[in-house]
Amino acid sequence: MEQALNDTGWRGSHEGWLEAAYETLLESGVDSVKILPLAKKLNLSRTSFYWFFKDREELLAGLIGRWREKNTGNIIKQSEAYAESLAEAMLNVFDCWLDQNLFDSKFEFAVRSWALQSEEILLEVQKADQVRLEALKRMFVRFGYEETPADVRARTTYLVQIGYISMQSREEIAVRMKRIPEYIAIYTGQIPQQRELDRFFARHGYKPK
Amino acid sequence: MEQALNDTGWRGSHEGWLEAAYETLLESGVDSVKILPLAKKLNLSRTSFYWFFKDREELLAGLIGRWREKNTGNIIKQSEAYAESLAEAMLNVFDCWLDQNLFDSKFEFAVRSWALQSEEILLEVQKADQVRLEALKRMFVRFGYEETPADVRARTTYLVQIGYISMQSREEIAVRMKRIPEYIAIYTGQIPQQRELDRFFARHGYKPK
DNA sequence: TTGTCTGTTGACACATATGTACATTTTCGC
DNA sequence: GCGAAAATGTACATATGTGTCAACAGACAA
Repeated sequence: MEQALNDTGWRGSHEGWLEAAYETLLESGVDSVKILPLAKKLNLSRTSFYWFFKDREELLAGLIGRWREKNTGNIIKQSEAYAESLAEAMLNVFDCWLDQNLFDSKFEFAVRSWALQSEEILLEVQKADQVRLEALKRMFVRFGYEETPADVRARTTYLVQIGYISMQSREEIAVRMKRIPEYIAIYTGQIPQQRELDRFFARHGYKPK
Repeated sequence: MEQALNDTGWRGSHEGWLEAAYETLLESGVDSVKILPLAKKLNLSRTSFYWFFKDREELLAGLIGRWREKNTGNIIKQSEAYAESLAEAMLNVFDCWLDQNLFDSKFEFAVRSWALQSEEILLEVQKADQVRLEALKRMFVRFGYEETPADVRARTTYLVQIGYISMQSREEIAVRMKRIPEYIAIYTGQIPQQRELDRFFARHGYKPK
């Protein structure tokens, strides 16, 4: 029978199964990441899965690895990026919330939901939260805040975003952009400069009118 | 055979199954809400479930009903409660976040995770978010904020809490209380009066030192 | 051309879930 | 005590999932 072949000349691959698992996780949660449906999606026999993975657990471990690498790293990087003012630093962090390449919010939500039914995943998530919050707190401290205020402001910044993700809303980019200056004002207590905003809008390909 | 009996003289009941389902939902998510495990938990025969519920779907519908009644109502009530200042109004809303009777955060999180795999539940959750955000926004407007700032501040308030829930952290009440004044300052832009804080602490049985 | 490595497949054994039909037991009003 | 209703349990049919095994097939190198 004629079949579409990939690089290796074969239809399946480790990456292929992982990618399918990733998509299913984002769409419908861990409990939907099952080998049989995945096989149907890939048009492969269910059992050929076991050539690439020992079992379902190994596949799920692969998903967590993917998440760990992608989401936490970039928040830290952005919070440490060069900035002349706190408002500008904050806008650097906001890059994460608007750029799929820096932070995968659907992935984030799916993993957090997963944590509900797995103590192991819960620990992973809590570790990530801690690391991210500390990075954000350091940013506020860098711009002169005391420990406690810096901590609470870091929390505000981070938790609003986690909350937003958890609303699973599908809003136009313009709607979200309109709120940005106001958010910056609340989080930092200072009004962002127009040129700072313009730079931010520009790098996200948004033209305010 | 000797058996523990309830009010009706029977071991099972509509409420009993629903309660067990509720507990399981909170602990491990919807996918774990299955009749067979529930029966084991209740020490009942699996099939006797069908005397109280048509099928599993009816049970899940019962869970959603419970959630709808409890969580959304109280946020609205608290946001409309009498207050002399915005800070005091904000503290009224904070009652929800600290009082299990006003807002069930575990339940909230479980339902939001459920929304990932059910379009129907997603719509329920989004409707609830909208209603709650509008109530909070009205609160800010009542105290003199313009539309947009009121909206963004309402979002900040609400999303931080949703984010907090989604962190599933288990913190001491004292740790959380210490952040309260700072949160009020960020959300409202004004420092809360000591007597307002004292009143708040008192009604949550917390004694700051 | 003949292995051999890489990957695919169907058959099997098993576990866990749902829902229905029907017989049985318990409780309560009379 | 007796019978109806309320509640429970047993048996069955069915679906969907997991994982193992042994047979099979394409690519490629000796």
